[in-house]
Amino acid sequence: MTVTEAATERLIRIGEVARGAGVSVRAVRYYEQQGLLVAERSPSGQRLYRQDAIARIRFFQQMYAAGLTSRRITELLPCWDSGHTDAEQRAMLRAERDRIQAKVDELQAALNRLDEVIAITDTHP
Amino acid sequence: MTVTEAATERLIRIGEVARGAGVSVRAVRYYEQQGLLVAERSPSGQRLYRQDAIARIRFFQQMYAAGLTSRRITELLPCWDSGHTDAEQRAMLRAERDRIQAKVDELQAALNRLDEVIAITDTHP
DNA sequence: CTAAAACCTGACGCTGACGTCAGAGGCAAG
DNA sequence: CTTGCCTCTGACGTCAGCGTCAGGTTTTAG
Repeated sequence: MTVTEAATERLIRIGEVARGAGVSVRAVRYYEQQGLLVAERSPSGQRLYRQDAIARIRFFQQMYAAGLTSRRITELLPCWDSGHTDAEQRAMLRAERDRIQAKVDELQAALNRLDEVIAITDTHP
Repeated sequence: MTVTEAATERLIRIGEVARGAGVSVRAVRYYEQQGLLVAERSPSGQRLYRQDAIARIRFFQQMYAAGLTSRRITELLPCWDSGHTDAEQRAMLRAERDRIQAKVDELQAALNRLDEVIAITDTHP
């Protein structure tokens, strides 16, 4: 890909982004409002996104699913975009990691209790 | 333990239950309101609980942590209390189990992405 | 007996990631 | 041209598990 091609990369509108990422149009606007996603604007004011916006939104969804807030994600986005962190960010990364790991353990425990009941009630129809 | 002792089991008030289970008094009242927890009443109207109420609440917390709603828990409580289930309950048990398992997988994926960044940024201080 | 601590019943508030509705403009096709 | 779909900006609604405040009764400690 040449520099010229990169400069003329095809931009897509919000509907295509939303469908591509499997979220609602409302959600995409919300991400922008939270400072997660920046969009260019067409002369008439419509949002225009680059292709990688879809991957970014998928990443947001993954972090949301892991229990991170929009605020936390904005604070940690530079770690992904620049590959560099300061001490505060490293502390946040560790804290989130530990919280998620604890959550996994909780879920596993709950899973075991459900499986016990399933096993018992399946043998006693 | 004799039958007479069982009949005169020491009942505890809501504050002791809450402290024992590590939740707020408000939370315990909420569980009753949702139909999760029944309490006797003293002549003056105060709630009186048996000791096992604490274990029940710990169980509720575990299910909440696993993403079950109060409604779902009430629907599945008979499975624990009676050890018996009908077809609908078995379907719910399986659905919840699968949902939790999927959630675990999501969290593991997020965990891996965080660990990648932690590993990279720790080697690039 | 009295003061503090604990309990009661409403009932409104909070949080976060959106859903949803209103009213208005933009854009390719027939 | 106009039909129909897409997009825009507010702004209020939702849900669930409580937090919190108000105003009053009850139990306990000294």
